[in-house]
Amino acid sequence: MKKIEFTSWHDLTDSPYFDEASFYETFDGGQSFNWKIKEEYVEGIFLNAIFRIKLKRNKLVFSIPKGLDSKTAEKKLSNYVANDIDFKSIQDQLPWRSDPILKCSIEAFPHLRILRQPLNETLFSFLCSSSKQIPQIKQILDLSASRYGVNIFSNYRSLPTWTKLAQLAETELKELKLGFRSKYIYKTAKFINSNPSWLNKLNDLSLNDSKKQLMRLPGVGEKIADCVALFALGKLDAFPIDTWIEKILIKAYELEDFNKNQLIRFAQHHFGRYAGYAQQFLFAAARSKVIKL
DNA sequence: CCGCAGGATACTG
DNA sequence: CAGTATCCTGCG
Repeated sequence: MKKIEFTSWHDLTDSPYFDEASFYETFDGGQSFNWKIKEEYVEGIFLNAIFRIKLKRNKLVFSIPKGLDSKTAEKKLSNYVANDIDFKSIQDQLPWRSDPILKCSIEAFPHLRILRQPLNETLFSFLCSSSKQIPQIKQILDLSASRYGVNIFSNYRSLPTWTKLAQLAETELKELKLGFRSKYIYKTAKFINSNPSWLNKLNDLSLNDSKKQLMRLPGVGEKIADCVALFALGKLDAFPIDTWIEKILIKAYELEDFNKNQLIRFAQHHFGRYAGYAQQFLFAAARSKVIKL
């Protein structure tokens, strides 16, 4: 195994601005399981490319394996961090003026953003995520990549493709510590494989229609459908309700008598077209104990 | 609305 | 150090 060498640090053109807390919450919060946290940088693979990323004077700088085209890599990264969105305007359109809980959440992570993650990888990751905590999810994904992933460079492997997954036996999936999720992955892989254009068509649908489609898959309930819609389909009005968010709404927003559907409807009315961003701010704030529950 | 699924992690005795 | 509770979400 040849030792891999990385380039020196490149500035990312038009990089978003990050403070330290927002940077780590963006790359290692609830939205992505892709990044390994090292002393000096975070390292991860997406779209068949390997990246090291860190902050330099509040902007992103990146390094890739030597010998690869840094312009191509830079384009991928720019899109991944959504450097073209008007982040300030999105933030300003959230109802923080009338919502002190949201206001203090945003103040704690003022530059937290939502990444644009590849659809196939995001669907796989979140199918693996149900009833698991983040370190365990990362472990499953690591194991899946090292066994069945695409060899990118040296010993770096990306997550397995759906085509590859469709070729695996259910017993082989079980060995990835997927537990009862192996059945979901197995059936979903077969479905995607026999409906090759199905995944990409999701991009053209509204939030509700894309969720309906996603929830046809075994193992995809409303929460996971919302995550995929928000993190991979760019539906910024999606509002995934996990146990943290549920706790926040019930306790901090005092919505004791609301059921799941009523909570989602409340969130979409109250937070509006960028409800997904509100969700990320609240989630980060609750986990870091900025909001007390 | 409840209980199960499963593997790690955090407690208890 | 063995045993037990807890976490977490789709599904029947």
